Amino acid sequence: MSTNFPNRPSSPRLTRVEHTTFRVRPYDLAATLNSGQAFRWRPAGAGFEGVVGRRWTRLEPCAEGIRAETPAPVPDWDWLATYLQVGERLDTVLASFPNDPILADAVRHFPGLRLLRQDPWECLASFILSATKQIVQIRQMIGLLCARYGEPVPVPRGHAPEFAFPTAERLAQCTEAELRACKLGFRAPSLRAAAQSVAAGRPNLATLPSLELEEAREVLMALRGVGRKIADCVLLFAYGFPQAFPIDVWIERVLRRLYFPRRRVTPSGLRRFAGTHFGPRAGYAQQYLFHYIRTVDRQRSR
DNA sequence: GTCCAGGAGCCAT
DNA sequence: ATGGCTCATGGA
Repeated sequence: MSTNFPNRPSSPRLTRVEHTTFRVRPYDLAATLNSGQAFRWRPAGAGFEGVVGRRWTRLEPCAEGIRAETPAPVPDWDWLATYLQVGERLDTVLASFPNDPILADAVRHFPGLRLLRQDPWECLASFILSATKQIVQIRQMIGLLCARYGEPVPVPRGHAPEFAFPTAERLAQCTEAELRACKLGFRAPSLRAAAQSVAAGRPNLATLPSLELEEAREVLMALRGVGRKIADCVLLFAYGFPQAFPIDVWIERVLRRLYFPRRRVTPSGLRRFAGTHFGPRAGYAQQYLFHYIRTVDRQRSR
């Protein structure tokens, strides 16, 4: 990774923007940012704009890998390297997959699709909102929450205001009506309760990495509105538990129609299959299958 | 108008 | 254990 500080104090468009280039390949930025694991990225020019933690960030594919910029001084880029998981050896991940023509086809379509490593609270809150919602609507709910209850973050000169994801402490102060006004519907009480619990340190989200997968899952599922699926999303997308395998309606569709056509399999049967068939990095396989069924094979599958 | 969305919780079998 | 119902809201 090489870091450059722009020597152009009179930049016409941006002021005090810092940038860097991550040497990482392959990395399919579009597939990664659009595969339903994060909800705050939007296309802009040849790249994407979004907020990571308290930093507005712009990402763009380049020959070396990914070019990134942020409009404020940064002591280092570890926060973004971790978020993007640029140190992940994708060849090692793929080598752990079973010899499986379905999964192989998914990988062939998106050879640079990766898992992010997100902030636990933002990830937990986002997926509490995800219940029976389309991704575009999840983005809308989160957008409203950020604009109303998130702290403003530095943006380039002339750029519209951007906001951090609201903290658990801030959302804990919201009334249910205020949250419903962000179009949360029946998810409002769940988010409010989770915010109050997390703000009070029950649970302390920082302690979950020291737990085993099953223990961490139990902790998350103790929160109202957090079942097996949402817990597994947080365990995979925020904590990086490699065996967490969220099964939503799309993954269930993949498993039933492509892996078990003309056979009756119970939900627990599907979980057992997924837990053994896809190997030690099953969560990664899940992400390939999810994006594959939602893009390449969408019409045929629904 | 009808069906469905990165579900969860509750209740009746 | 399993199946059905309800919870909001808006896209397709």
